[in-house]
Amino acid sequence: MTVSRTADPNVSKPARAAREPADAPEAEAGGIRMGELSELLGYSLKRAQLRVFDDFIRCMTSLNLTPAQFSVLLLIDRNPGRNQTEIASTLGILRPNFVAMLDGLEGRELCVRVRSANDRRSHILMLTDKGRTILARAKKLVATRHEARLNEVLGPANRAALLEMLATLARDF
Amino acid sequence: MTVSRTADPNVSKPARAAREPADAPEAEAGGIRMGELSELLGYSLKRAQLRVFDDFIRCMTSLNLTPAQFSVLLLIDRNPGRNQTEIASTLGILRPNFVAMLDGLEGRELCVRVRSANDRRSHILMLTDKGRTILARAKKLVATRHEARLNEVLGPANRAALLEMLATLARDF
DNA sequence: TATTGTTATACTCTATAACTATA
DNA sequence: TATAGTTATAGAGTATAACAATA
Repeated sequence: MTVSRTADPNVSKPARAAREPADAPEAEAGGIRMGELSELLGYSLKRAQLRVFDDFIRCMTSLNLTPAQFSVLLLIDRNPGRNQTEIASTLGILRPNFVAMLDGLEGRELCVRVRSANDRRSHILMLTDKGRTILARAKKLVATRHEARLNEVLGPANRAALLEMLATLARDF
Repeated sequence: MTVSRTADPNVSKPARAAREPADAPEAEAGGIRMGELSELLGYSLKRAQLRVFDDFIRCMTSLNLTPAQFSVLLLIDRNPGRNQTEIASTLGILRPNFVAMLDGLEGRELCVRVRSANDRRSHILMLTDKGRTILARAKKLVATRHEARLNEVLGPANRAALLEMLATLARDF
């Protein structure tokens, strides 16, 4: 295998990127240069998403709800009378994968599947009283712990601007 | 199982959220109300991240590089002489999972593992000539297709603001 | 023939324990 | 004893094909 580069950093270091002036040293993490990675939107997007989800899960430990479960409960509550296909596809969940997810929520008695009278193939989804109670508590935790902390770190104006740009990406990109 | 809510949307619809004035109708997706999901940063973060990664992969089809593989090649190139643990941990990849990833890159002759002379336990990572060629082409594709399109959709100023907020979240949140 | 929910299955990511060879 | 790379493994998440019931 051909390896023309030597192990000497001074010999093998690539030329500094044009957009990195000499007085603005390149971003590092633990002494390792991040290179163009600091400018790659997808990379920061992924890292930020993992952090935010971790915090969400931490805020929800008492209720034991994942982000996906929370979004499903929210959508069922807001859209009574919808079936599995409609709720799943809205969230980008494939129908086969939605089955186990609903089994879990129904097993915890947070929601129920009811055969539709109109179309006996489909299952109408609705929250149980317990499901509505949990959802209400979850919303409160999200607002007072999770989103409140995001507001602290970003500031309200930045938070709103960020949300709109992310929505733009999800919609138009 | 107790289900107090009826199937009638008018009866069971929850009160409109306080922050949604009557003249700003709630966001919908295919006729389904998104509820508080439109205001949940983590949700938009995830959807945006999936879109951006999909586009990245599409732009890279000719080189067959995933975002993770691209970031590994970039970091190896920028940090000659580093071992697997250092590169992997910088990217948030667990050492056991980094093995198969490197097997793939080394199998394609894009990089090599070399036993360190100082510490014969560790493998120094470096790109091959082929690896450097592929990386250069990948960078060009990312800049001219992927990031260029992000710039179109967001505008340069917004793109920069978004990147900084995401970096803030990844760092301080 | 088409659609809903479902099963089976597979592939990727991620996470942990434990082994080996070195230190 | 501690660390680097590795193996094995298990769990999520995601993807497709195909089946039964129903339209």
